[in-house]
Amino acid sequence: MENTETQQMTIGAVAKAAGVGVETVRFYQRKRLLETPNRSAGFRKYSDAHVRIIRFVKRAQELGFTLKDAQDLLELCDCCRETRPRLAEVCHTKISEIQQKITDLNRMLEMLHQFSRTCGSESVSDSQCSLLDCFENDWECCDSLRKRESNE
Amino acid sequence: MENTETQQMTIGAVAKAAGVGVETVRFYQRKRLLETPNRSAGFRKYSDAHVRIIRFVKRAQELGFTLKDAQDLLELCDCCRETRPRLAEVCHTKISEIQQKITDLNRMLEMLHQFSRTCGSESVSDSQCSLLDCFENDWECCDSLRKRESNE
DNA sequence: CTTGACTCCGTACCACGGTACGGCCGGTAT
DNA sequence: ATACCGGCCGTACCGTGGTACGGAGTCAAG
Repeated sequence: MENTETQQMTIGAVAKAAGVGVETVRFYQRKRLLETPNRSAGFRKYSDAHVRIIRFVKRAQELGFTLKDAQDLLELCDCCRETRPRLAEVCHTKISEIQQKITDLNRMLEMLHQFSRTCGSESVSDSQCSLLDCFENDWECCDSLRKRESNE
Repeated sequence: MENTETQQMTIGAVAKAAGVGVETVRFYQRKRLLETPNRSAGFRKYSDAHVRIIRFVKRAQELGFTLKDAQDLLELCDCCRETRPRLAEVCHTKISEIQQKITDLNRMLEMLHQFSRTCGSESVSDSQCSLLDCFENDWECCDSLRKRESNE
């Protein structure tokens, strides 16, 4: 068996494979994100499964989830194969959160586009345009600037 | 003048108006997110402008920006009215960041949708579907599940 | 069988974004 | 005049997500 070796990674190896530091792996273990690994002569022994979990956590973080969120998602994984009581519920909560974020970010994006197009031009040097206005008035500022643009 | 009163809010009033705590206002002042307000008899005096800035910061935070990011965005506002040297550059950096976030969140969303659709159904009770698989194989898992779905 | 790289553990420390505390003072109401 | 509410300040503390340290044990190569 060639891949038995990958089933016997040390903490250093698993950290490297997952792209994190050794201390982070220990930290995740303390936080119960990573189940307590088997040991051999006192040394933690890891498998590919651990690498996947760590990568998953880091990815989830990049997407704006906390470690607690990542833990919840990992528990979802488990219940998928066994019982899955609140699965759909939890999923849909997350989905709503993400959808809201996307909506907000899209508005922010549009605002910044408008902002960079208009505030750099001389025609609006006296305008009231500011990010604050945009935020406050439900992007009325952007609407009016857009109209002004299309009328040019 | 009726609205002179709103130009003379105390720290408690401005905090309430912006939906944060008094300590948060002081904290933002220390962090230079809020310019040091005028005083009257030692008491900080705030105007609506301060409320708007605080609200802006909280909103930006909700969208995943740090306080430093918010500060950058607020500086963008200022340079709009005066000189604007690196404005376009800064804007486009932010725009790229936001676009990347949106892309990632959309993938996450699709994944969660697939997950909740498939893992709750009996037809895939033996499937390998898990969030970890989805994350790892660039959503191949979701693709194959989607195919299976459309062939039903 | 020594040397060096790696691991063990607990504990301390870090940045971020606040939140709380406590002693003092000013403004206003009764 | 006295009470009380709110403001002032510095400092301490909190949770989150790690990162660093130091003294000891272990393993594998030379």
